[in-house]
Amino acid sequence: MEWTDETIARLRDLWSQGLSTAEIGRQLSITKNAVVGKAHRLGLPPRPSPIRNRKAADGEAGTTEAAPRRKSPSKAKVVEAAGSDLFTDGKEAAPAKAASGVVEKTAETPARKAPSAPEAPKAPVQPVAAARVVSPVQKEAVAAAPHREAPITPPKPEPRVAPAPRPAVPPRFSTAGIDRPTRRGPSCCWPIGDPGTPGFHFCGATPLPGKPYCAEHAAIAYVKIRDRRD
DNA sequence: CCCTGATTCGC
DNA sequence: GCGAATCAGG
Repeated sequence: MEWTDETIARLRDLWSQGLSTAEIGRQLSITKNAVVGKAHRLGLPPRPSPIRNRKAADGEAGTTEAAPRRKSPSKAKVVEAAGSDLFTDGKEAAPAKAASGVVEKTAETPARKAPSAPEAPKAPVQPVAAARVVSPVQKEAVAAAPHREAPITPPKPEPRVAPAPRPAVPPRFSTAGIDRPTRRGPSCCWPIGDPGTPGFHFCGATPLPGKPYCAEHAAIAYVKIRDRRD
């Protein structure tokens, strides 16, 4: 697997979106193991694992017998017999550089799930007069993208308590005429740069309807998923 | 069984 | 550094 800057960016993005490792792997056409392995090396924030924390458990208890960590899948472990304990220690300091992490959560991270979810596109702004016709270009882009994003197995619905307290008392002010470029409204969340670095930001362009990315990045994001049916 | 993510370790 | 093999919980 060639981890280009872009594939890594996509991995980070998908990972931060909460997609399962297997799902990410499918989208990147790699195995989930590759995804997990790379994610670890990148120091991406671990997600709640279904299994218990092994490290916490084996903290000590060592004492007498070394816990049979591996079952010697095939060969290997020869070292175990001979090496005894010369490398049982050495370095344990975790990188911990990921602390700054906080991958995203910048200002506004549109809660989106898998790019699959049809997700009714909420009216972005006021329907001033913006019928928001999809330009041919956009349509083309969408059509071109094979994005068969039918959720094979939705990871987790994760109920989002839509707070959106839009009670009565609508704005009496005629907000109709004004835009809010800097505030609300969907924006392309394609990551630019590395999270944690000063220059990091999201694309911010107007995304395709129902998509987290703008036309430009959606084309990149969905370009290689054409047949994940194996 | 399926799913999930984590870890180890040969390459 | 990479990822298959493996482990392990739901």
